[in-house]
Amino acid sequence: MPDLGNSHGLLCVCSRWEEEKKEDGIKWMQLEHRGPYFFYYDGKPLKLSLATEEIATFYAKMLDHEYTTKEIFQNNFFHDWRKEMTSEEQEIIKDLDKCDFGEIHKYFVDKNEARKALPKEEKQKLKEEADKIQEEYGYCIMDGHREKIGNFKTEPPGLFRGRGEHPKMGMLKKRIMPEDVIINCSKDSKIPEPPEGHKWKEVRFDNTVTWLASWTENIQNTLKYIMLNPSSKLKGEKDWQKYEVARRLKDVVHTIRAQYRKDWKSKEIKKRQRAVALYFIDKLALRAGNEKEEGETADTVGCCSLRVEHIQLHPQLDGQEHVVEFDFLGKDSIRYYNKVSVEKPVFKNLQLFMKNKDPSDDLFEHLNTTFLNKHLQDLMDGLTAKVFRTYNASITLQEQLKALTNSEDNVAGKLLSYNRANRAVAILCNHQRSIPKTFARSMQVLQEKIDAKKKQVEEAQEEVKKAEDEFKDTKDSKAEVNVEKKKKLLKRLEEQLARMNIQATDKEENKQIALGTSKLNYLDPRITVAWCKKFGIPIEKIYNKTQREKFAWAIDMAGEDFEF
DNA sequence: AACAGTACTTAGCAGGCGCTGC
DNA sequence: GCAGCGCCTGCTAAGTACTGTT
Repeated sequence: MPDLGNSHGLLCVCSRWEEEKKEDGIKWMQLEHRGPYFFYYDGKPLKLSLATEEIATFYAKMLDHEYTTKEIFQNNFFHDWRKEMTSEEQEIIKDLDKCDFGEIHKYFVDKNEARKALPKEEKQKLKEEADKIQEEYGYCIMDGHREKIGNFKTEPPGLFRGRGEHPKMGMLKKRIMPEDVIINCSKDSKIPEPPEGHKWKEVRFDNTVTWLASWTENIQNTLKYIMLNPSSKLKGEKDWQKYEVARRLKDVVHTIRAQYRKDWKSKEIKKRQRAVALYFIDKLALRAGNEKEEGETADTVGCCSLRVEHIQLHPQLDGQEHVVEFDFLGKDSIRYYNKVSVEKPVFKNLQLFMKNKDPSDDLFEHLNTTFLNKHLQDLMDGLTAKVFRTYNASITLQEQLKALTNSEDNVAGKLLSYNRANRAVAILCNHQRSIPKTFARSMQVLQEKIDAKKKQVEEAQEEVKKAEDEFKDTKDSKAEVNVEKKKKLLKRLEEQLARMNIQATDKEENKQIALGTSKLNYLDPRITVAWCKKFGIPIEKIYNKTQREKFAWAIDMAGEDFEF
């Protein structure tokens, strides 16, 4: 049984094909299998054609996932699967419920186990092979510099699983062939060779874009790209530029806020809607909310695409006035739920916008992101809706760090402050994660450790007392030394306990919050670099290796007095 | 203004690797 | 030396924003 499901194509898609070039007559160098496995239809074993079998394996591999039980997933899969069947197979296989993928599933589970159980040397060998491919295909030369490529493999075929209630879940994602791939490079460079017997879709020489290769995927009919790693000069400069735009917003944000407050009272309803939306984007860090094609994607919204059903107005709630209750699915179908007290004119406007509308009607029916962004561009060069997220995230980090960091704290304490500042931003941007499966358990383990440590501290306290008493009685220098020794021990234990308590607090506060996204995409790294320098925190405590590579520009340039 | 197409950033998750504590 | 766990990395989906065409 060939492993049809795992074959990634490489950028040049070549390596896999090249790898397989053998001497004349030699078809393979190694072959290991378990004989045929059976696919059962309606209780009877059925031999599938190669293409049909491959798609069956895609489904079989996913059997452990809940989404294979969803009707949309099953229907999409079955529809696409049947399209690839031979006419004989189509005649037989008419009902997914009669398909038994159990044996195929087991085959892959076993195979996975076998791979995990491989001896160390074998694993080492596999790793070396992967490293070799990385070395060969993972880099490009741009303007004389060797730069790391972000993703140099084409995506393997499989079944599409979108996020949330995606109408296309279960559809067949087809294998990318060289004939699908457009190569972009410079004319005078050595143009990558397509695999033997194959041709590229196109080779172009466009130096106004950054991608090295692209193809169109068949699910949404959109382009996918091979681009550089964030550590590259090209990406780094772009990143820097992004934060510079956000910093310029800092200078004009007060004017802009004054402007949208004025526009809340505009005679034009369109302006009012724009002003209220902008208030949300600024205050709540909502995304812009482009229109999406209905039925093509999960039903998610951003600010401009909010519908009446996504907010509830409460003139009074929990002792606050003019409360707007938001409840909608945003990017990646992550729920945004928030109750916010807004300024009175905003509340009045929302009442007006919602009047005589159905729940499914647009809240801002006169507004779209193009119109909003055009306005923002007039207010500041380079300003778009997403800049507000970057700006508010970064300025929040800076303010929170200022407010929370205590220079008397030890490193652990300062790191907790950093994490809390980071967390404030993640909450603002609604960056969530599912609670880790092992959370409750590992929390309990930590708590037990803390309890044990507490006991040790108490014991040490008594030891100190005892030693002191003995010294009082004897005035013996030996006893004096002992007191010091016991005190030292106590201090160490207390510090350990404090560290553990910090850790527990941090963990608890973090269970449903994802810090990574804001750290990587929203927080000007120079703020962090400056903070580290100011408080003598090694940068490695905040940024891991990958992050340090991505933020090399900031680590290079920011001093301890950097201000966002 | 609507629309399609393109290029790029932002996003959460799975799985594996390496570190820590026994 | 090993098991368990947490962090890192790779993966790829899902956004934003802009351009050109009709």
